[in-house]
Amino acid sequence: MSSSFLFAKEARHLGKSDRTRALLMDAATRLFASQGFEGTSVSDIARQAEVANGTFYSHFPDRDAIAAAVAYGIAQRIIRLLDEAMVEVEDAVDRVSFGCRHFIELASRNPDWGGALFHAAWAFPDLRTELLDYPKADLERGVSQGVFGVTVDEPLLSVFAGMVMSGLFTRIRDPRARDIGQTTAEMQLRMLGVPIDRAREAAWRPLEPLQIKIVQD
Amino acid sequence: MSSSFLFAKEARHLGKSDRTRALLMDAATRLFASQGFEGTSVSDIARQAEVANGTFYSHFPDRDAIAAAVAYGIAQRIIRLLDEAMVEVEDAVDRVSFGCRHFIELASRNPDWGGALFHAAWAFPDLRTELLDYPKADLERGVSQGVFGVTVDEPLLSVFAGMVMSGLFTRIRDPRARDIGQTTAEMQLRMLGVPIDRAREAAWRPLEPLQIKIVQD
DNA sequence: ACAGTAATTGGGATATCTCTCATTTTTGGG
DNA sequence: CCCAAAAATGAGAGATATCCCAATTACTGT
Repeated sequence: MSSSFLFAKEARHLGKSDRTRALLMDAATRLFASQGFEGTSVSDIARQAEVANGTFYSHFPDRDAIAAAVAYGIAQRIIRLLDEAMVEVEDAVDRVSFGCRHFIELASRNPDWGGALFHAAWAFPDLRTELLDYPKADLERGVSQGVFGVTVDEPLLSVFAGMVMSGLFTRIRDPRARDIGQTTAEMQLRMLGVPIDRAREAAWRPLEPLQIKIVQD
Repeated sequence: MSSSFLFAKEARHLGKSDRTRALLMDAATRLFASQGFEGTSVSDIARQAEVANGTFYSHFPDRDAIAAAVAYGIAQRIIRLLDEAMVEVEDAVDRVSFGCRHFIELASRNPDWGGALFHAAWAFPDLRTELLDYPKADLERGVSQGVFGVTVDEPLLSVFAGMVMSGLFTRIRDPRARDIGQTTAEMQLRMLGVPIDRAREAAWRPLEPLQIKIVQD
């Protein structure tokens, strides 16, 4: 089930200050997703978080600071979730397929995160570099397993990551596009040199749903 | 050479009203590219266009209206340019390679357009549909020429167009990524089922530069 | 060149935003 | 349970935004 208070959930057992900070970040996440960074005011965030206007400023110096905190917080959590979900997957073809599909699925269960991530990727180039690092290991694994016929360099990573982000975009904007993750993964595998039939099989094999387990209940 | 007044150039020989309107659209384009739609105020646009604040409102009812006009104007012009540049290209493999690379190249010569287009693709889903239609014919041509081993449907088109948009993004944000168009085209061809060597050859073959000929001087 | 129309100007009423700070409320360790 | 420290509040100064409109300026066809 989707929750709009994921930061707050994580901060449940921390001090008051951290809890309010998390509330502000959740509010900012929702607003960034729907209105973009530039279109969201500090007043909006405070109102959405149901705290007084001045409270914002005892947690963040300005709007850019909370934007960065939100963006990096989301990226970090998504990467951790994916890492945990795939710890037992050895095959590079499966890792690419599962990673792509889980990433997009996560976003669709949580459009706020997805939308905020998407805006953030534009506003914070560093964030993109950070996200880019994640698939690198999987691609290199595939090359050394002899199943990916590419050289893993920066342009390739950029194209690869761009496909995932584009899938995320499509999934958020178009509710009918429920299968975009599969198509994206299939096309990624094909472009990496995986035989057509194997690419299709890996991309469309049913996926056990990813538990969103930010914190144990 | 990059010009920041492409709408104005086109409107040079039209009436005063159209010329001012074009001036406003050029100003809006520059601002949307750098600050996003939501981050650009009507006052910003009027200031940038060097017209009085009130002038804006005799041309557009509000900010959304000029945003839409700019986005659709850019999309239409880029598509027309590409169409004209490729009228003699018959081979589907070449059309995909040239289309992708020219599109990205156009944007890099004109970061304002590229940036505004990118923001617009987020804000106006209809625009995306419109842009999506463009490559459809080329993909279908490749299928009937027997060189693309895919079924051309909406998810495929979405992935395909997403790769181009992602390349555009990379090219705008990272000046070092001068070759991203080639890599993107090569990966597109590989995923479509074009043999590796042919994909590489078509994607990296030198391209005669596209003349930006909005209006004859 | 001129009249009539079209376009532009800029001041201003109103609204909203950012950021500060003196005051009040809440928190949590002893 | 108490109280010092921490956190939250909300009013308000100053900046900036939107949108309107009466007055002014610039086009254009004859």
